[in-house]
Amino acid sequence: MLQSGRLLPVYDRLLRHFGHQDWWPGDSPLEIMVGAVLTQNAAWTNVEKAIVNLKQADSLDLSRLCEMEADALAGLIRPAGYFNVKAARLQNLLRWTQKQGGVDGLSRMDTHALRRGLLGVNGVGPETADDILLYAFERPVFVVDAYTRRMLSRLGVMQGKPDYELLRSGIESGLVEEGLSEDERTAVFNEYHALIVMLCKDFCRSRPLCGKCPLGESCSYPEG
DNA sequence: ACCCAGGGTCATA
DNA sequence: TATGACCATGGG
Repeated sequence: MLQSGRLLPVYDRLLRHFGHQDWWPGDSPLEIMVGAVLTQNAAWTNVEKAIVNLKQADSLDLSRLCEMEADALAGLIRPAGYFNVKAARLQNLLRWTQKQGGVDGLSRMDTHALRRGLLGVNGVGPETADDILLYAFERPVFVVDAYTRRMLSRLGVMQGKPDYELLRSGIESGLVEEGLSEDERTAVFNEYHALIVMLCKDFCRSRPLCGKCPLGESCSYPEG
């Protein structure tokens, strides 16, 4: 259950409080794809170190990443954690990308086909796929994560535990009903996810209301 | 020392 | 469908 009419008011308050976030931190679609895998259950500060290593080794390149020995790749991304698993996942994703004609090939696919393809890669789940769709390819897709659930649940905007697809489609169609065009939704989804991450990093860890939360007293703890 | 972080897969019931 | 084990580093 989702009170989709409250999504935009909450968004406006977050934007007013934190300002424009200018996500994703990354210079190219390839870097965003790599970052999306590396950030799986990892702190972004650690992911940055891994990406610096890749750049310094002159290896943030589709062909190089595909051809590199898995162990060598694992060594470079070590600070991101789960380095053996993530080295394999990166190569799964990037070799599949090559087979589709590289990043340009992916950008030519329609959103539904691209999403299906990404989800078919071992190591790419719904959140990683949607990060890539939204931030690397600018598709109108809302990224659901643990923070999103925590925030919506504490605000009472979401009740129960809808699965990933149900929540994502609920939020997306909710903003269609609010009259947003496709480009507007893409921009809002981009900003919204970034703002939720900011909110939960600073205020909503596993603590009760800190008193400084920009969402104020409507936030109830515990829920997520 | 413990907990968590911008998840996902696989085995099991 | 729904848990649980597993992957592993670094910061609080």
